[in-house]
Amino acid sequence: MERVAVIDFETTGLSPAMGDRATEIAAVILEGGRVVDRYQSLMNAGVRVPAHIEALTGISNAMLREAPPASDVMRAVADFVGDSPLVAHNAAFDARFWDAELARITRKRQQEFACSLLLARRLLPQAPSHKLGALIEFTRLPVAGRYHRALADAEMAASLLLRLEAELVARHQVAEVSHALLRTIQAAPKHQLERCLARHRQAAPADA
DNA sequence: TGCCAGGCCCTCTTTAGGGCCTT
Repeated sequence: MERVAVIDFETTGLSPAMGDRATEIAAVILEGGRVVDRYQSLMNAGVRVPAHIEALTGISNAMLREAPPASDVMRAVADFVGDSPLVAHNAAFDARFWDAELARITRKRQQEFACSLLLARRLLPQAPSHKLGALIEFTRLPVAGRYHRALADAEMAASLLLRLEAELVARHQVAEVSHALLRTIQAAPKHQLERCLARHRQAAPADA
């Protein structure tokens, strides 16, 4: 797979349209099947963290008072990932915050998101849950740190993505996994997954 | 203080409802 950036936001809530803001961002760069670079920062957007969110993430108002401005962090992380295709767990959520925070610094996303949650639903349908933590446990991947902190969650989503890539190659005989193929798979209706994968299989001797 | 959204996907569906995920 080409170079991709796996990102994760911590935020004050679920919806930027309702006034929620990002509090932490992490980006993990995958290249050649391994992590080659990382970025992580708390970010001060000048809003208060609700108590139930602080309990969930461990990110407090006191921590954010010491953090760099959200605008500085978004410029830095956008430059860090460049035009690499993006991946996130439940990407619809992270894409909304990514786009909303970029808009505040008058920048626009240039690349597409792929979603490890939708991919896991397709490729690991037998998992009891498709929450990030449940998938890490199900696949016996290492826990990278505290759940609901940006870098730990981004690292674990990156590990999961590599596992899904390996699954495509070993179990489904996909010749080459690209970000574009991941987006095709996640968007394929379940009953058409096999047909979708068949088009990307390595040429077997019987096919020659 | 507590609340809020939105897309995917299943089913006792499609003229809909509700669970799963993200914080």
